[in-house]
Amino acid sequence: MDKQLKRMATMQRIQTTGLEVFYQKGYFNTSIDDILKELSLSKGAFYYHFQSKEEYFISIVQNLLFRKVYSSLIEPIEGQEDPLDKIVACFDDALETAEHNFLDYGFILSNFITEFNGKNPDIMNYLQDILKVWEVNLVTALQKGKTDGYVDRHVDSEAVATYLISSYIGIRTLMVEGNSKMLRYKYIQQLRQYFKLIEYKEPA
Amino acid sequence: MDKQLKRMATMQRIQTTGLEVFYQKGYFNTSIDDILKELSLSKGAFYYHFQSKEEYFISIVQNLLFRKVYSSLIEPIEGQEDPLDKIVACFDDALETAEHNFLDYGFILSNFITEFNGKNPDIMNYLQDILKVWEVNLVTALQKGKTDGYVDRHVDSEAVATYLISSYIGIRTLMVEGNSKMLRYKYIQQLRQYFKLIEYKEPA
DNA sequence: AGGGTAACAGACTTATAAGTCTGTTTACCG
DNA sequence: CGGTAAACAGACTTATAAGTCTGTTACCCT
Repeated sequence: MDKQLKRMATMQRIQTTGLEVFYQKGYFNTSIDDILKELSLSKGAFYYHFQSKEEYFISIVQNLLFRKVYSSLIEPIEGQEDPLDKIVACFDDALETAEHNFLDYGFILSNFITEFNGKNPDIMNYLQDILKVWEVNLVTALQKGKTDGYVDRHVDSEAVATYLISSYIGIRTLMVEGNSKMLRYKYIQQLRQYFKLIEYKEPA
Repeated sequence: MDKQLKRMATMQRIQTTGLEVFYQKGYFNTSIDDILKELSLSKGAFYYHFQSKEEYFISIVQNLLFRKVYSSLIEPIEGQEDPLDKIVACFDDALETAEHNFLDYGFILSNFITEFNGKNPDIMNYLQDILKVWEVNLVTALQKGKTDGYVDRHVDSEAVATYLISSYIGIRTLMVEGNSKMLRYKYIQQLRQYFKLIEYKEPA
């Protein structure tokens, strides 16, 4: 029983550093040896736990990445209050994380989607699934915002969700160049402006 | 004299297919042999014209990519008319190109930025430079829009430009999953909404 | 305690990719 | 027409990376 736990712990260790290295260097540019060096682990150990580089990566996506995206970008938006406020706060949080060079899982996700696009349909599906969950939950939050009187009933929730995700992915791509603090500020500023358009207005 | 022309023609041929293959498969996942197979050319020919894979790629970025981004995303926005209209039209054009699986150079640029981020600062600089030119010209267009009475004087042109580029990059990332037609429609729709915020309003 | 298996170490195999080098073709020029 | 150099062909070298295999250590169970 304890063995199972030990096993899981080791696998998680390998997955955690794997995600970091894959993110930093890219999947195709990262060798298993790169990761093992980081872990001070041997090939034998690795291939004892995982069948191949691909199966290993998929396990990282499903176990680590999915959970992290969920907890950092999806869960915080659920709730009873104004969804627009929550979205701004959540995005701002995520960008602050990015600004301090910590792992921003939404960005990692979009990076991998870019990297695997047209190359590995199998892996792409797993990645797209995460994106779908994100989108669906945003739509749900916006729809709920309508019934709760926070969001204008005329807005196209799906279009807004798409616009939100795309702008987020985009701003993170731009933030790699350096002055991320300014970019974050400007982005959140524009996001607030945009939300003024879709928020519920008291009928005059 | 004619030799020079021949030489340039061959180099351009190699660069053109190189850009396509690098875009499709990614830089690190593409071998020189992949490109040469596509061209039915030999290693000897390639290394006669280019010093290395890296130098070759940089030449593609500077010669091909830069020009293409300029002609497709920057030049069309210059002019005397309403910059907001032009931006919408230009973005819509570019997304239509993407929808039909033709090369969308703005997207290619952002793909490479994602791929080289943290890996090759040298190449990153060349890529970021293109992005800078794009941004600067958007800002210029918006500022001119203010003096010409198309854009509200209170808007932060730089913030808007950042927001535009980021949303464009983001929507293209999302479009890889398939239903790009719907995404494009929704995106342009939201973009128009957003522009209503920043356009010049007749003083009441 | 000791047998057995999970967990790991690391040399080895095989494939692929960047870059080199020598030889061959093509085209221009006197 | 023949010499010369540019343009190209393709075998070869070298390095790296995925995956294998055999041997070793650590830990659990009876």
